[in-house]
Amino acid sequence: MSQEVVDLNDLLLVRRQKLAELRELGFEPFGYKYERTHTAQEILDELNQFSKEEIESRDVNVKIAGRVMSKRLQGKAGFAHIQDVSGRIQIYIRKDQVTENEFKVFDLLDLGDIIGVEGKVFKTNKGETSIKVYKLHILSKSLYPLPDKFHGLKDVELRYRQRYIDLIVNPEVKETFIMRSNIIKALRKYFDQLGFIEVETPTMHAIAGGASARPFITHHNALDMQLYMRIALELHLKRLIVGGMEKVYEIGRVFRNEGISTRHNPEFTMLELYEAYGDYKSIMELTENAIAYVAKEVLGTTKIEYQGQEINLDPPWERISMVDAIKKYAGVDLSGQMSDEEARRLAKKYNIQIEPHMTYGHIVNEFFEQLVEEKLVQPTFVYGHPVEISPLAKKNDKDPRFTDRFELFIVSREHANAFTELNDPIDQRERFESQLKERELGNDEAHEMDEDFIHALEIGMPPTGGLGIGIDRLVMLLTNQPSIRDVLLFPLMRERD
RNA sequence: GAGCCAUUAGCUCAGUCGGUAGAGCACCUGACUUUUAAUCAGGGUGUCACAGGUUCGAAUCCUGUAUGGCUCACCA
Repeated sequence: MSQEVVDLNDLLLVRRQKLAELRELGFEPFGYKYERTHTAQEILDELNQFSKEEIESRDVNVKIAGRVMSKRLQGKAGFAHIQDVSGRIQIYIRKDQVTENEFKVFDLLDLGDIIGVEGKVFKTNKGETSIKVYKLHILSKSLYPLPDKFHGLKDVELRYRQRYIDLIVNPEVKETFIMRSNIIKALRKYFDQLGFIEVETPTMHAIAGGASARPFITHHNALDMQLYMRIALELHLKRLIVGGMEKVYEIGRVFRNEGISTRHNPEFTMLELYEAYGDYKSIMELTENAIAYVAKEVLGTTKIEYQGQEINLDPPWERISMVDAIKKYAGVDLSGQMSDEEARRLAKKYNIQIEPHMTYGHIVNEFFEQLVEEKLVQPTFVYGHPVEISPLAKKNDKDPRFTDRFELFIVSREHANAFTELNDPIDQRERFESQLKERELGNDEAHEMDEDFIHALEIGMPPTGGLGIGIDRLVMLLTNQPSIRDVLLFPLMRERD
């Protein structure tokens, strides 16, 4: 907001005039530290159960602070509701029980002002536990009106751009973000108690590896060095497995320079976890148990509803191989040996869109993504991904066209990706090399060569199971939010004048 | 990046066939010492997203632009 007072409309001018009046009355409208004895909810929890008379006889004096959300002045007395982090409580002020100036301050209060009040808890004739004010402090004057007190703020653009207002007037928004915090806490608790070590690895990488995605590019001035914002946590965490840390995880932001949708934000939070001496099957069990644990911890149940669909998170979850899933849901059998040409012909027959660099494995994946994914509503582990799309996963020992990898689908969305980690440095180098060939054929998201990572594998990595969980999508699922923007406090928006 | 839709007061929304802007909350003035969507009496506070065009006349019709939403593409 500019300082051009001449540009302000009446609503804003009035508040600035009140600001001056408060100062004339000897009140500093932007106050200092205020020691509270209670939050609003603490008072209600403690005393709501008692009758008017019982509360009166208990003679409880409290100090609370918060934002004025409603105000009803009636001549020589008045009511207001004060909102703090815990909720709301009503205050009642009488002209004969505070100083003349304090009552004037109440008269001057606007919705949105932040005040501190000191007083005695009582119950009104209508039965609402309230505070009779003996002392009133203004802690922060609000110079801009809040949205409508009943309809709240509905304009989604304003809600995302000015989340601070959204949080004030739409209580369920705060609930969602408290749940988000609880979900992450529960995940930490679960993995910590299994002996995993939480680590932090760099977010700026010289090589953007560990996933197929376009990175953000940045630059370090002193080293005159091009850097990428990380697109995954994977390669550093596996270096830690080489280093003998054995069970590690990281919860961190990753950045992908790609489209924005209800399921994609350019920066999002991943949990990646690696367990030495495990494999994709042990990770499957870990994954279903972890998510079921979190659901119980946060929601108290594993039976949830997402956008009208009943979802049962009780383990064990369905397990099906990718080619079996294609057979089951699309009626196409791709399991037998076949040439790239045969696969292409099948793709054409079933109207599967493919690109020039694609071989058998890519085409299997396209069949899956275009025909099967949307049908996987209940939690389903799809395993056995083609080697072409899994450059960091170990090949299956029976059928080297596929890897020991799985993705977890719930409500038709990928929620996790995991595999038995490739620990053969020679195979890893060959995989990187074929990724480089794909890059030449036009796949600009193909993986880059990472010599130091191969060197780490040369030192020797134990057989390892690894997991990645998209935290934002998990939060969407468990909080029943339709858009990723509803689980990100500040989703990316286009810049505006 | 493409398609569809939206943008009117601080907020939530009406606005008919193209005829000169309207309601609730908020706000302002006054009354009111247990109200609670307080009530009562009075007051409309506006770059109709922006820029053009058509027309005697545009919030309304047309074109373009901006921002947002949804779907699709890319991806997780």
